[in-house]
Amino acid sequence: MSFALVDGNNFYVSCERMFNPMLEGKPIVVLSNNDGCVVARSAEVKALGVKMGEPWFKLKALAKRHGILAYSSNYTLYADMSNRMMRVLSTYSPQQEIYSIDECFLGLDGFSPAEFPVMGQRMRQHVKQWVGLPVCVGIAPTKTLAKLANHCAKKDLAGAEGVCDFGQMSAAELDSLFGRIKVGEVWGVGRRLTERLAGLGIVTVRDLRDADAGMLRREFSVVLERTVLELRGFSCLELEELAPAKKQIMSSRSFSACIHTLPELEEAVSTYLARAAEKLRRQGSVAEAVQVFIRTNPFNQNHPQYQQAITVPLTQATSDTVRLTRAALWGLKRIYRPGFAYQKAGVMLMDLHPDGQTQGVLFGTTSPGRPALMQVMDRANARWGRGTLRLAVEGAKKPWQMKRDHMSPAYTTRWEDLPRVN
DNA sequence: CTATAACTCTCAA
DNA sequence: CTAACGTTGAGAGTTATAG
Repeated sequence: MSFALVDGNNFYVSCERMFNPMLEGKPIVVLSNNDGCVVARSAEVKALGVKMGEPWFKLKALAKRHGILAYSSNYTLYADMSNRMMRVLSTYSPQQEIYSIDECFLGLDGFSPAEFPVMGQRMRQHVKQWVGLPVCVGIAPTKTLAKLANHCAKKDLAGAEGVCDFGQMSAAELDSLFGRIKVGEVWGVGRRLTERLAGLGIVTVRDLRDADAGMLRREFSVVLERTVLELRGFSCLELEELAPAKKQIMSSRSFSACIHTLPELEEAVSTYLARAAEKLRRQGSVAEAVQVFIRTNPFNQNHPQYQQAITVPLTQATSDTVRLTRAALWGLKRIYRPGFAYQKAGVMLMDLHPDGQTQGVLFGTTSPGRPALMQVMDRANARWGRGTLRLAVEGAKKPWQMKRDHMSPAYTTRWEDLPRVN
């Protein structure tokens, strides 16, 4: 078995450029929700030393100096571009795992290994021409190695023209290559593990690959042992073609500015809950508990800090927005304390089960919920936009809604946003 | 003491 | 002018609790 990992280059930045070619060659960043942090950087911005996750306000001076352009996250656009990219790539293999918005694994079973590099080139060319996005391709006998090969393709460390196939390289070549890559680049090795591994003298990918797997299992975890085996070419991770239903569903946001009162928090919490419940119904599940949390801004040490969460169990599992909202607002009232500047709130739907496979109630009445009403709401909101039909508690003006000061048009999903040529 | 629940930590995009 | 720092989900391992 071999895998290809296809990953978009600076995906969000590339989406913005696709519809605004003037941005080509310019330093661009895309910001997280609320225009808070940098989540995508063009090559020009990376060259300036801007780190992933950097708060935007800290970069204002540098940005002005170098003319860095910032865009608010336009997920409607990115999701649509992602779908197009995935559809094109799906034609290259009967087995595809969509791993995230900008990357997918393809199973290469049954194809001739000698053809892999050519296939990779065709994928790149095809996605570029049909969708307008640049991608890189990594190919190897395990998923972990395919991720690493993709990294090499992106950094031009091995392979050529954005495609790297470890299968085309000799053991000696791989040895020397792995000796030059930091262990932190390996899938599953994050900041903490990098630190701890360094303590054992494990610094490069090669060090990790050649380390004692049993010792790593004892000292760290079974996960790291699997990673080591994968680096040696022993496949431990399978392709997951159909995504399993979520076990929890979360919706949370930071506010554009801090809010103080219970009614405002109620608006926010019920808005987030409506969104979570939509997702819940979409996957055909019901929830047995709702968690609500609120918190002040942990970065602002001048203000008094408070954060609290509560889990509200439901007597009967449901996907009814009305009942879920009632539970969430009940919980919110319990944890709310006046006198704090709240920066963020959220809800989590927990103990999810497929609808129709849940425990009935022994005492009390089993009300059927409102499946028909929910269906109408979901359809109306899908057709005319989120929040077209909503509960009154969500409020009308929503002044706390997140900041998006640098939003590009939804070029591919809103007629009004289509650029006009006169 | 064991089994499970609850919680913490880490990682990823 | 000032203040301003994301969201969602999973799994493993550890600790608390119930019986």
